[in-house]
Amino acid sequence: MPAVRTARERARAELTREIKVAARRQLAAVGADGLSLRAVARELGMVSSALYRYFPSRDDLLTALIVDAYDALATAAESADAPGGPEDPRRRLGAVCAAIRAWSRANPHEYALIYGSPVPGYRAPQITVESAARIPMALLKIVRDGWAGADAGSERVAGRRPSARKSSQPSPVLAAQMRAVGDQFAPELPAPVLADALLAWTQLFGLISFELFGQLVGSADPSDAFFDYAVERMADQIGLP
Amino acid sequence: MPAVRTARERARAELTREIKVAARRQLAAVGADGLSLRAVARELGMVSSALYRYFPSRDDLLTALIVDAYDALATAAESADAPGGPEDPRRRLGAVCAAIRAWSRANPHEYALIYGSPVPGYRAPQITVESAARIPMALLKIVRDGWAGADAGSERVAGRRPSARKSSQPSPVLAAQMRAVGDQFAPELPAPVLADALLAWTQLFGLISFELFGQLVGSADPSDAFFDYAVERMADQIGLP
DNA sequence: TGTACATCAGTGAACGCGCGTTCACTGATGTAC
DNA sequence: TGTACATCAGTGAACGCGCGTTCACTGATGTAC
Repeated sequence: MPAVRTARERARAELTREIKVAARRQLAAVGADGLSLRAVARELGMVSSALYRYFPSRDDLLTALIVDAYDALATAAESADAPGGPEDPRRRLGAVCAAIRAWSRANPHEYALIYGSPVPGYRAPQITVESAARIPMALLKIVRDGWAGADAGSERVAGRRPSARKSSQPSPVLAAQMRAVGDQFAPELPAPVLADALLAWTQLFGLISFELFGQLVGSADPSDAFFDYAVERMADQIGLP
Repeated sequence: MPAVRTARERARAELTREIKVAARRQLAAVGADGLSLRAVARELGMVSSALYRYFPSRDDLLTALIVDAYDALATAAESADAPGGPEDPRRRLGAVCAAIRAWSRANPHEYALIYGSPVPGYRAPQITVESAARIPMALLKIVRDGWAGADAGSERVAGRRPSARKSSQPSPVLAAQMRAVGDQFAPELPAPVLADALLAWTQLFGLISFELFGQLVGSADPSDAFFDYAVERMADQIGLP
């Protein structure tokens, strides 16, 4: 492989990008199930069969869009928590959640592609999973830092900081599941904290889905204030300082 | 209109039902976007144009399915909270949430139809809204009863029962939105309780969506224990006794 | 009760459309010697 | 540096498919007198 890419390679990379851009545009217009190779080719002024030089099938194009969407959202989330930003865990959580929501509102069809109903007949290959995982990881990072920070200077009660005292505890089954996840990504966090973090994650996307899909019309609509409140409550629940 | 329905009327009602049954079956097989009038007609041994005597268009059939799905889910939820069942608000909440989850798992495509990404090109008419509203209402009923029960024999602190004391309060904007909703459906509930109830609603469906759409694979999977914990935490957050 | 007419359900053919994918091809770009 | 060959990108036609919807029609069911 030469150090300098040939004209062919550059052209191929660029066209691959352009195809995805056109496909995203079409996605925004007609949704995932309406996405058609022929329409994408049309937009690019190519013949539909030419796309098969770049993506072996419609499903592969869809997979590429899914990975891109997860990555774009994850990047948005991670950027919101970059060094130089707020250090207070609650503020960091607020910034990351706001970034996730902003991306979702700006790209509703891409959001639906990754967090809406699965496209019928399409099964997400493994490759999408690691991109998908970046998002909960961004949240978990804040929880870990918050936990470490609060740890210094306050005693724990049954694996939970006193300010977040609560009545409900995970069942043994859930605790084991949380430990299995925690051992990989956050060994120092007790199971209840992991469970509450996971809960916050589902809460966040539940809320965004409801907002985007119209379920909040007539109650918390517009949803900005409700969203801010939800984030505060997540922080309460997790026990962020 | 005669007291006894004519044969024609009975046949029409029955066929309308059968069309919806067949359409639901197709929905389960291929999803909402793959649902086709022709396939439904085929399954019923009719010619496709015959369906137009019953539903003026594919979208009208879809609307009927949506309304039916909301109603079926709402009925499941309401039945789980019938007289004779548990009276403890936490138990009632658990029963209703479990019923909602069970229906969703049993009817994933119908669930996706109403809580997944909106079908592209389809706009839900107003008629779906009141069926949709029955579900949060079933939850709200429990919160009201819980609030009324706890009220007797414990003083409030800033509109919130002491056992649910928390740091975060709704902003003025959110409080006003909650009051607007509360004035209609639960005038006695303070804004923070309404906000937490709404939050529990989004939490519940966020969790079910994540479970059904595969986001929990690899963490809280199977999700039963996590679900039970989530319901307990909702009750904590709302401040149910 | 019987007849004449109106209403309705279901048929079958057709319109016009778009789709994913395959395939043999031409011409341009890259590579080995 | 120049030539011969291999690789690749894009074309254009075609295959086979399914879709929603319309329309004139036939025959059965319902209604008014």
